[in-house]
Order: sequence, then C-alpha cells, then structure tokens
Amino acid sequence: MSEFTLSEKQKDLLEQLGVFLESRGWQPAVGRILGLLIISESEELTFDDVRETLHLSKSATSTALNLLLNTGKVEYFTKPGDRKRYFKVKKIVLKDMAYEEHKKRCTFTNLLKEVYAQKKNKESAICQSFKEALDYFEFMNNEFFKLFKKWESTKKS
Amino acid sequence: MSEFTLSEKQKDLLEQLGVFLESRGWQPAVGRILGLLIISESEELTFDDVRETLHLSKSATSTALNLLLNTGKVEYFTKPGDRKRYFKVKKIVLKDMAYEEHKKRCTFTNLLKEVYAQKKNKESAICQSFKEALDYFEFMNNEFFKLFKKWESTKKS
DNA sequence: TTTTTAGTTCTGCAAATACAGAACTAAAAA
DNA sequence: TTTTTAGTTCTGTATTTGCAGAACTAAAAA
Repeated sequence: MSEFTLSEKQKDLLEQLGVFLESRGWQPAVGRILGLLIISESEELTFDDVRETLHLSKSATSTALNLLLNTGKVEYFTKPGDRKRYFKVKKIVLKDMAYEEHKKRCTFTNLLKEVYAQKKNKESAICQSFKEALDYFEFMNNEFFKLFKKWESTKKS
Repeated sequence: MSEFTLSEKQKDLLEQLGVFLESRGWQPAVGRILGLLIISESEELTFDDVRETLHLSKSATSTALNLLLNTGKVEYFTKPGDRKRYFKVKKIVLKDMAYEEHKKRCTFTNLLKEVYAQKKNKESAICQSFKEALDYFEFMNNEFFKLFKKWESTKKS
C-alpha cells in the first residue's frame, strides 16, 4: 500500500487534463496516467502508486504505461536493489505534443491542397473562399517554424 | 434517384478528410458528410444526394445534417416551388475550425498554468522544464494571434 | 526449494457508440 | 380526399472500446 495522495485541486486538474488528453485521442486510463505523472508533486511514481491513485487494475495500468513508454511520453528507471520501476514523464512531452499537433495541421493542409487541386470550377465563390482559407493555413504553418526559431533565440539571449 | 457521383480521387480524398474529422471528434457519418460537402464539385447537395452517395440511412443523414447545421458548419437553402433542402458548407468552416483549435490550445495552456501554479517545488528539474514548455506555449499562442492580425492586414492591402 | 514481488498477457464482459429501420409528421401533389 | 414527398424521431442492435480479472512469468527473497 503506497502512501501517495492528491489534493482536491490536483484531482480537479487531473480530471481536466484527462479530458483534454482524451479529446486528443488517448484512452481515458492512459490520459489519466499521463495527467497524473504531469501533476504529481513527486517526480517519479511506481506502478502501484499509479494503480492505487487512479483505482485501475494491474492490466490496465500495465498496458497504459507500456503504451506511454512506447510512444515516448514516459520513461522509467530503477533503483539499485529495488525491482520496482519508477515512472516519470519525459521532459519533452509537452513540446512533443505541440509538434505533433503542428504536423497534423500540415498534413491536413496538404490534404486541403489536394482537394483544391481537383476542383474544376476554381472561380466559384465557395472555391475562392476555400482557397483563401487554404492560403491562411499555409501561411500559419510556415510561420510556425519561424516562431520556433525566434523562441529558441530569445531563450539563448 | 439522384445522379450525383464522385471520382476515385474524390472518394480517396473524402476518406482522408473523414478520418481527419473523426480524429477531431466528429462521428464517422458526420465527418463523411462534411467532407463530401467540402469536396463535391457542385456547391449544394440535397438530402438524398448525401444519403445515396454515402450509403447512409435517412435517420443517420438527418441527424448528422442537423448536427452540422446546429454547429454552424453547414447551411441550407430552398428553391421556390421545391420542397427539398439544398445543403452547402459555410464559407467560414475552415477558419472556424482553425480558430476552435486555437481556443482549445489556449484553454490547455491555461490548464497547464494552473498545474504549474500548484507545484510546490518549482526548482525541481522537471518543474523547470515544465515551465519552459509552458512559456513556449504562451509565446506561441500570443504569436499566433499576432499572425492572424498580420494575415488580415496583408489580405486587405 | 518455495514463496513473494512486480509486473505481463489473455480472455471476457459492461458500457458506449454509431448507425439502421420503422413508425411517424407535415406540407404539397394528385 | 388520398397519396406522395421530404424529411424527423424513436427504438433496437451490431460493433467497438476500455477495462477488470485471472492466469501466467521471471527474478528476487526467504
């Protein structure tokens, strides 16, 4: 029985994070685990910390943690003379998620370009506003990388 | 029996669009209908055009179209002496979606701020990299808004 | 050597989802 | 007045999802 608990505020934030992560395609339990690892005060949690705090079964905990490991969101380490695994979120997890969203937007934009390309009557009102939105998307995607660079430089100075 | 058909290329694009829309939380049939209205060459489609092209039941078609109407993605008009409804995507649908994504990112960023706020040991390594990512998110959100303004102005000139 | 620990993997099921089909409605046509 | 058109709404169900529980495994401890 591990002694790990969450404050009410933390529980509330965890739930909100979980719902958000679900909306990005993670299953509930996976989202809760990732959320827990992000929110919890202690940097690393054991398998049983996670299982007991979230009231999950061993199988659900195991499967979800391994999914998070395989997708690079989480890592673990062990302590000498201790067979338990200590799980923690990877540092890059948030930026990673942002980048994945960006890539998804680019893919979507390219899809829209194809849709536009196959339109026969490009002078129609609907097609013109479509083109306008498409240009906007491309503009935004291109600016994203510039922003990234800008951020990197302001961080250094 | 309506005479409306899609090319193979259009079918392929429709499927890709549908899958993307599903990943953004729309149900399959809704995503396919929205995709169809975006892709189809003719600007407006009738209830039966949609139903037959996508092989949907009347109930599914009706429910999905009404959902799209209620969420402002689609509109319809009628023709004098014709009781059919003619459905078309709203012009703003793509920019709308982009804006909704942006709002969602802002909400998420605020949630992360709350998470950071309740951290007790803000000097820990994990907390510092968290803060870094958070600052990056805020920076990006602000810049995105500026970009939007920039885009609007270049469009006018 | 047996037992315990720390999980993993497989099987099954409860709940949610997403749609079909049938029954229905309201307006227009015959 | 009856029938047809153009849907809508309700009910049932096949499919999918997400997880629990049980059986299993491999290493360490007793």
